[in-house]
Amino acid sequence: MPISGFPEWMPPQRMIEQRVIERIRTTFELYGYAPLETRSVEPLDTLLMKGETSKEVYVLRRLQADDNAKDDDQLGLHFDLTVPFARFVGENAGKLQFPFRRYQIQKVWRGERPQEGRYREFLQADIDVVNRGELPFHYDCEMPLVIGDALGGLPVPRVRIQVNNRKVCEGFYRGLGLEDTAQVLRTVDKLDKIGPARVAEVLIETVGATRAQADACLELAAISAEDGSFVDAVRKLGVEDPLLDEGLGELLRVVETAREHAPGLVTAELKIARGLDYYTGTVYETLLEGYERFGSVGSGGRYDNLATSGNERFPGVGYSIGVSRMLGVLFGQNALNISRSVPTCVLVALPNEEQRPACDRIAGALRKRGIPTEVAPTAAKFGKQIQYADRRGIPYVWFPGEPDTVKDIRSGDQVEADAAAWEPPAGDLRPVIAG
RNA sequence: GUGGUCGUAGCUCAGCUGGUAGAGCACCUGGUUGUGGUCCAGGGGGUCGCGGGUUCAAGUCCCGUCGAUCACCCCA
Repeated sequence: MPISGFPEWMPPQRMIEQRVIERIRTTFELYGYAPLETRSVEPLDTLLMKGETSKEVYVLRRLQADDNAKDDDQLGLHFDLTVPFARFVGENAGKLQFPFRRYQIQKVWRGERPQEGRYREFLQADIDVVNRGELPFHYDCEMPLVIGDALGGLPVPRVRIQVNNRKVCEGFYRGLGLEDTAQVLRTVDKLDKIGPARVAEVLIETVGATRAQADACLELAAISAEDGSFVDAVRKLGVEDPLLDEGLGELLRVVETAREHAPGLVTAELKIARGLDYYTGTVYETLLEGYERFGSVGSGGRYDNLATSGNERFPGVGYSIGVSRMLGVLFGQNALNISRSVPTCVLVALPNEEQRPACDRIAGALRKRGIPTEVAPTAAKFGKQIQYADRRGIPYVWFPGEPDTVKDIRSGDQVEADAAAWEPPAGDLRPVIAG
């Protein structure tokens, strides 16, 4: 029986997932991020920053646990890879070279109600850069480029990265005279769901905004641009605040950098507030074109206060791809296909059991040259053996004989072949994924 | 975690106001005496998600539970 929120995919889906992971991993390494894996479990107080209880964390309990044992060292499964990483950095700061760039591709767990593309156990692919003291801002500009590169090389829909900067929002709200900027942010974030009229109402009710202040917040949220024009649009609203200026400058750098290196990838979207609460500046959100209704398939941002060691600070910026969500959504819409359901490229037909050793030798010769090969399970009629290959999408059936022949069962073409020399076309060697 | 909708064969679904299960596709066998996909004939397969209740009788009604999905919450 399935368990809600813990998906188990079939081999074709898993092959696609592995290929996606491979692409993401090689791209991360191409940019110099070093591999890291942290334990699945963290002390509860590491996971729950300063008394936070809203996070749906799975807690670990031993079957033989003593009921009256102290529970101040409770363990929980991590719900993202950034918090454990921050802990790791603080703990190993002495052994690391800064700025430290690393990637992690691991499962995370959240006890939320599952839906399509929302699971309780899912895979994240995460990059972060942290530094000791101050982290130069150009790393904020690099993040979207890496993600765009990783996902752009996959047969998935076009990726759009929406960027904002919390300093812009906070500065703007403060310049406007609104003090509870966090609450304003949370409310404005619901814009797409509840609409501008309702957002204005809520702002007036919960943070004591005036009609004019609420309208100004909505005007800010409406700003969206693929170039630096958003700066003027914000300035036109006439709000003055040093933090706002700082945020605008940063956001501009991200947008301009992306415009040069990956045109069309990044949009400044001033209504974006999403993501974990530890973000202090840049925030990113990732949408798949045509799949916007399924929400973000990746997000990240700048965190200046997450990792510490003694009185040292380790500010960082990171990005996380929700691999399971992205694939779950695409699988659900049948938007990804793979050319066969097994890795096998060649099935060696078996004329009779006596010839199995000879067939094993043929398979061995092919495998030695990197061609995925299996020998037929039984010496059934050749028609059945071809059918065995056909059902799995295996493109070639090898017939031992004098001489050996190999048949492309898609075209029916059958030619003489030597197991020590024959090569399939490069496109047939591994299963092909199409979007 | 809260609320709504849904759950019949591997898949897509039918089953009227309750009368103890069906189709198409898929699968297996044979026609086809060892090179598939077509065609023809035959065949196997379902504790109607699971558990309880109402009833002479439940796939059909009620409750619970599990799963899927949607909204909220949260977020990948």
